[in-house]
Amino acid sequence: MSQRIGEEEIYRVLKEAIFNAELSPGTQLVETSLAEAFGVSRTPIRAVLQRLKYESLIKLVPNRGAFVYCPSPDEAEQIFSLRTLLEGEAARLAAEHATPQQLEEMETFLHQEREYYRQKENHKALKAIADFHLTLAEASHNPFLISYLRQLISLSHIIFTFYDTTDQGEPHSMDEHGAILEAIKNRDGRLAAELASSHIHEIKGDVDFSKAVKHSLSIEQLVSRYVKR
Amino acid sequence: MSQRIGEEEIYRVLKEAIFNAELSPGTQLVETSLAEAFGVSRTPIRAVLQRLKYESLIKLVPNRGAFVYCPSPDEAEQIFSLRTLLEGEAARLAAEHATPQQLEEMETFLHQEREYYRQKENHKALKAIADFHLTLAEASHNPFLISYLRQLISLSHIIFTFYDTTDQGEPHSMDEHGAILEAIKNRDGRLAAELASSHIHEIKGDVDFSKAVKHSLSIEQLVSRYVKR
DNA sequence: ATGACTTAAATCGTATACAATTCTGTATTC
DNA sequence: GAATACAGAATTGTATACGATTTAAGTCAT
Repeated sequence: MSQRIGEEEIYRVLKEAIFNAELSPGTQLVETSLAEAFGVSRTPIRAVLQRLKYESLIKLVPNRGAFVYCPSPDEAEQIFSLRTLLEGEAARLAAEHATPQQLEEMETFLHQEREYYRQKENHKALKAIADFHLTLAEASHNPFLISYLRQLISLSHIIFTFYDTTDQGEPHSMDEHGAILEAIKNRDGRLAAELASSHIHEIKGDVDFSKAVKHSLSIEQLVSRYVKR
Repeated sequence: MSQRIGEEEIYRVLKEAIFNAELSPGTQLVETSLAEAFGVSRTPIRAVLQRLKYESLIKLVPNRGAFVYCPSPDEAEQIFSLRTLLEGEAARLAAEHATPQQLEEMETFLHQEREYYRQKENHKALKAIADFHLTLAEASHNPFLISYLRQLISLSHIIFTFYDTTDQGEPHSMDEHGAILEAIKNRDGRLAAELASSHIHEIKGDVDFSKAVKHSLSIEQLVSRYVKR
């Protein structure tokens, strides 16, 4: 018999779905439907939706509903700008405070990335990259920096799948990740910060914000398309 | 007759109370008590508590309850470190994007700060300073940077009242605020960033993290104090 | 045909009742 | 006397019912 699902689990599942674009940007999330789907009441669903709202993974419109986050080119630009700044700082701190376990984890994700790219499993490679950057953030041991970067990395991942970049298979990213990890291992904070910062700046250049795929339009966009006639 | 209070209002009141240390760090917030006090059910209270949790103004322990945020010296140090970084960036962007209205607001808060210090109303002066920095953040026009700085500024304010600094009446802060505003008005991003960054760094030095007042210790702190004998 | 008004459906917002969990004080046992 | 087990109280977690708001459709008069 199926065990009753908890709030934490619901959060995890929903977040994962948004992360992997199984719920494409703009999709409406109806409380009653989700409640039925998970076999719970609306109460825990509402709690989860609020949480997702705070992480900007959904947009919550009063008396209207919840909609999956739909990044605009402007926001994407701002997200990567901030990441450039914060990830540099995280790398600097990581060089000081990273534990052996964290270094090992980053190494593992680096290998995963290499392997998945070799197998042309670009989507899985993207996930490994996100995990690499997340561990790097955690290695800073600054809980606020970690939570901010966690949000920015999540949104970046959505942007990557939204403005689909999986085809162009960035060859430089692996080397850059390796160099960053190397600098951290050598406890060279200055270099690590420099590399990490410019790495994100590179990535930003790879995304073509004009070409969005899997486009489920937002309410506002739909309205503005039809209102002018 | 008293109008029924809304979720937004509850949030505002509670946040203000924590902000002004009317609810001192560590205090437990019981849902039923709050519900009675505000004359609503527990449902909107729970929503507000989640929101406060997300902003780190309270700590939410499952099946236990909500407790007002209690900053440790370590966290305080990390908060100011991040602010040093983010507020520099915000100043740089503000120099590019600040609207005339925002410049005017900052000017107003600067005058308020001066006036309140002259009247020895140190607590109100602190509030004016927070408002100044908040407007500076908003002038960056990067929504993520704004939300991060809003959190850090709130927590800084709590830290200021917790590690009470109102007596030493920082004389340099007003001049520095003025210089920052001047640089932004002259659209000199580089200088504004430099000034803002070092300003926060200065502030950090003013706080004596060893002398906490109104101290309700956390369980962990109590244990570690007695366990080593 | 077009515009304003009415009505109905869908959805979120709130209140209340009940279940599950955690803590506390007390009794019982060794 | 100390440790354990248990019962009660307090608190949070969840489910359900009802109310408020918004959206959209449909009707009618112009």
